[in-house]
Amino acid sequence: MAFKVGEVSRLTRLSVRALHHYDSIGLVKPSGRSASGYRLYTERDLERLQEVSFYRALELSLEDIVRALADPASDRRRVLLAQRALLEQRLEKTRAVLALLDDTLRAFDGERTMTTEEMFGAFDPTEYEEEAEARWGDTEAYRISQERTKRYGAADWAAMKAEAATILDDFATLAAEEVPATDDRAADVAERHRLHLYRWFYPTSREHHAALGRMYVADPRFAANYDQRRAGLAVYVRDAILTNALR
Amino acid sequence: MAFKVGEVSRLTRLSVRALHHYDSIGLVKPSGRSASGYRLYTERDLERLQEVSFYRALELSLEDIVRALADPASDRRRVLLAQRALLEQRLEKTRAVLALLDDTLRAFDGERTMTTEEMFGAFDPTEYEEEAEARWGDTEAYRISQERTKRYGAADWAAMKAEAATILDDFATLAAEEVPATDDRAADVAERHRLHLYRWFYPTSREHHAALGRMYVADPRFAANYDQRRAGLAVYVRDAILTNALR
DNA sequence: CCTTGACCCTCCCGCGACGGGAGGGTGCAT
DNA sequence: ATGCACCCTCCCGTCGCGGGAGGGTCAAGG
Repeated sequence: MAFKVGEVSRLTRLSVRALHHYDSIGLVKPSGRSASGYRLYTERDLERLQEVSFYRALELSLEDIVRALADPASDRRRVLLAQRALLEQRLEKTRAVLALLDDTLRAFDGERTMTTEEMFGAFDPTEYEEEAEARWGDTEAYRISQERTKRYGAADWAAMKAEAATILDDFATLAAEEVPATDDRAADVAERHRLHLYRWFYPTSREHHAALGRMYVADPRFAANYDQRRAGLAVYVRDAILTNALR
Repeated sequence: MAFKVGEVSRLTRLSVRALHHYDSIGLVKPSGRSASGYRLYTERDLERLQEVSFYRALELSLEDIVRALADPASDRRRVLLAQRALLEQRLEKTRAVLALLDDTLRAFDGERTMTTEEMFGAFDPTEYEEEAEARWGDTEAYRISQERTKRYGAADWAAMKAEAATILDDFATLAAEEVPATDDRAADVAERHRLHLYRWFYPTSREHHAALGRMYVADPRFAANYDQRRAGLAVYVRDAILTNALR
């Protein structure tokens, strides 16, 4: 009925050291201790450890797992969606780095030397610098964004753009399938969009996100960018963002 | 001619702290110091920092960058190939985790609860355990392999299989294009195969790899596995491996 | 000549999720 | 009584810096 660490380790395939760690941070504390101080796990503890293993397989941080297990479904969903955004970002970034790496290897095979342009790619992230500054220069969000983006390399920008394209695609697909912008699925994509901004640029609150949504329609250049992808998409995106902000 | 850390930071977009760090580990040491102890970087130092930035964009570890910069082309290629293997592995793994995550989210949306089988997938990695042990049980390589694989989860196995499939694909494609197994491109894929084994199972030397290559032909079950993908592929793979081992 | 402010220096702690080891106690079989 | 497998609690190390404390340096302005 009560298992010692070694037994638990064999049953769960978690290392004894990991069990110690989970105990010390309060993620999974054994229900009891023997007279001599041995950790004693009950079957309920084992179930919790199984759940932890599962969430670890999704590469959630231990902190997130604590949150996810703390209260039922409601919060769990949010944590998983956030994790999805993180993983998708990593996927795009890895793809971009691999592409850069392959270019480099090709240059080696061809015995040529690399130029600076080859090294850093054609995209010039400072292109819109002046404009953005004039518009948002004195906002806090802009400062944070500047702070972060100045450390991005070519691969980061490529990854960011790829991810943005994916999200735009998903909006366009939903719109094409005539899923209303007030549907949960549209709001889910809007949430991914928010997290995308959150991670790549600055902490974007739902309110701030809603303000951005309005601007996508109000500013003709943003609107044109969306609408050339599909007619009415700017309005669709705005509404999905509003739906997400209010749910 | 001589730049202080702040200037270098602005020129290279590396943080001052990073410059200190590179100095302290000996990656990029400034050519001089001022009387008062200020780091003074020459233009040659700046060039080296550019190279470091570039390799960092490929996500090489600082240690690998030291190696890559230490001696010219010969070693650089090896480092890049190893990095390619690592990134590809991460790509596959991330894809697998994302798939698992999406399954989980779908289960949430459908309001169903997850079964253990859904959680851990259909693949049973212990399927071949007895056989493998009978064959290689007393080898050092097998022990290390056991040590490592017992910590793998469903997503790892899926990622490993996906990566193996990619490599097999590349062999098949080269064979289909009648690229000789002695070609550098075939040997490159063989090297990726070796690194695949190296990372997922145990440190595989080129000699050991060559032995495995011979076995792929000698053992009818291995051979059949390759040849059902494409006739003569087992021999092709073996020869590519031998080419790689000898170059 | 002195102060101010921007810059520079050298430690040193912290992150995340443990791995690994030292130094020492426990529990059961021989 | 001894051996051996198992358990415990610290504590250091990983990787690439971020951030801060505590203190020196340098040119400009009062």
